[in-house]
Order: sequence, then C-alpha cells, then structure tokens
Amino acid sequence: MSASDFSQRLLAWFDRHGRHDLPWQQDINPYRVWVSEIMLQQTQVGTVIPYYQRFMARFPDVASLADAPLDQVLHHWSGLGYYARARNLHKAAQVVRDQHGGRFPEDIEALQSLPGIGRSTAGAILALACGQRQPILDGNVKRVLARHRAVEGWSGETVVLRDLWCLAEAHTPAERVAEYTQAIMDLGATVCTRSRPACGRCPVAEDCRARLEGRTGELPAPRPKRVQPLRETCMLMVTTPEGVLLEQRPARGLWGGLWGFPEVDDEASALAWCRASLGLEPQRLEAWNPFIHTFTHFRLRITPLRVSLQDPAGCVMEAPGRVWYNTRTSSGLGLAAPVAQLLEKLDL
DNA sequence: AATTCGGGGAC
DNA sequence: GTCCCAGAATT
Repeated sequence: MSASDFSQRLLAWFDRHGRHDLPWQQDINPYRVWVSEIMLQQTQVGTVIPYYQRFMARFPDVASLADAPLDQVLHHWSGLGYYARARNLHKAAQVVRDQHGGRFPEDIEALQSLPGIGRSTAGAILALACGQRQPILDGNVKRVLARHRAVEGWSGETVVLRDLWCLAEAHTPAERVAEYTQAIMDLGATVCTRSRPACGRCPVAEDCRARLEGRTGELPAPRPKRVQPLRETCMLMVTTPEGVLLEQRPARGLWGGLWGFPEVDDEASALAWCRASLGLEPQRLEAWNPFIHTFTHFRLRITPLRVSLQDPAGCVMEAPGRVWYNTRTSSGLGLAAPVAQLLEKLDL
C-alpha cells in the first residue's frame, strides 16, 4: 500500500467526516494558525476554544500582540498552563515585527528559529496556512502512524521519534497538504483515539497493522511510569481593606511571570516574612485547609495562611513587583490556577 | 538523553 | 485515582 494511497484515503474520509468548523479554520492565515498551534500544544481542543476566541478578540493580528504588554498576554493565558508558551508567543511576535517586517516568515528554518516554534508547529503553520508540503508530528499523528505501521516503543525515545518523523514525511502528500494535515489530526482525535479506537470508521483500517494484529490497545507504547514527588508550600494571603498582596513571580520557571501569593515553607517562616517584607508583626495567622495541586511531574501540597490587617498603617505597601489585588481595581494580571481559586474564596 | 514546564478532559 | 493532550526549551 503506497503512501499516496494512504493520503488519498484520508482525504476522501476528511471530505465527509473531518472537522471543518473549528475557530482557527476560519479566516485562515499564518498568525491565526500559529496562535492555535501554540495553544493546542499539550492541550485539548475543547479546552482551547474559549481561550482562543478571547485571545483573538484582544490580539487580532501579530502587530497587536507584539505591541501589547506581556502582562495582558499572560492574563489571556491564565488557566491554560505552560506559561512559557505565552511568553514565547509574545517574544516571537516582536521578532516578527522587528526582524521580518511584521510578516510571518514562510521558510521552515526561519520559522523554527522563533521562540516556541519547534519542528511540528513550524510544519503545521506552513502546511495549514501556506500550503507547503511539510510534515507534522503531534500526538494524533504519532498515534495514527504508530498503529498503522506498528511502530514499537515510546515516542520519547530518540530512535522511535526519528522513525515516526520518517513515516510522517513519507505520508505527507504534495497536493491538498493543508487538508491532509487537518485530516490526519482529525482522524487521531475522532477515530484513532487513545482508548477504544473506532476502527470500523477508519479509512486506513484495512492495512492497519495494529488492528490486524489486535494490538490497538498496546500501541503506541505508553510513557514509562514514574513516581510523582510531593512538594509542600504555604501561600501567604495578606489582606487589608486595600486588597490582598500579590507578587510577580520570576520570568522563568514554574508559573513564570504570573502573579501569586508570597510563598513560605511554614508558619514560622510566614511570621519572619511579615517582619522582613512588611515591617510588622501579624496579630493572627489563620491556616486554611491544605489542598493538593497536581502538575505533570510532581504534586504540590498547598497550605493557605491568611494574615488580616485591619489597619495597615506603618506597613510597607509599595515595592516593585508587588500589587494589592482587589476584584474592583485589579484585572489583567496573569494568575496561576490555585491562586485564582484562592482569590475566589477570599471574596474581596 | 533526560527533565522541566499546567491544567483539565476522558476514563 | 491514571493517562495524556495539535510539544518545545533547557540542562
């Protein structure tokens, strides 16, 4: 069975059963495809759609994104996770503005040199928005190809990834490449699903090795398990009539560039923090129930500690990277999910 | 080559 | 609860 036959069957299937009404499939241009691809990295379509619509309403083109403050970009990203994506998106928009005359480079190498754009995202932009024959290799394509050709091993291993890229390259057609690219992703998302694939509706089932060998349940191979470490932190919620204290986190690392509560190790450190950073001795420290926040690679046990200051006189209010957050006056800040959660409960 | 980046949907 | 999603950058 030839590669061209594979793409032909996918295209015929796509015409009838593919998705044609996703937001980023309307008014297609490199910018709109780019933003969608970044948001969709490690994030499901259903989660992305409302974020995408808000983001495009506020930043309709690359110029508006490049000219916007990073805080606003992070604000529109709040809750989506992987915040380096938003920082890179903003930075890349400025590179496009300053070094490419405000137009997206249509060259795979130039595209890949932009922050946040790797091989698959560059290929997706050029295939979907420019009609260039470029392969992609996202989670959907990996799953479809690994099953169809019975590729053994986890795609996190270099050799497996190399094999999958070769297959992706070989299967990508010269004609109708944009539709093919959408087709193989749609197939992975709606038919060749991770669990219980609908092989009865698959256009390439007849020569799918995983199906023929009854191995759809074991291909593609899952990533090896690892025990998730448990870390602990206390989030200090200092409230005054003016609002609650938030600090901006360092640009790099976890929740980079977002605003959050000051974090300390324990209650003793909390008292020390108040003395050192606010210049006062808190009368009362109210510990809320701890809760667990789960990340991809560890779990975080968060103990909220509330310090209520009725009269903040004598307190150090102003400092760089510090705001007194209040739902009436503060908005447009990027907040990590558990911080947003706690702010809701504080009900300022 | 292995680790680090979030949050939520699906099961 | 587990797994992983339209991955890329960093070490």
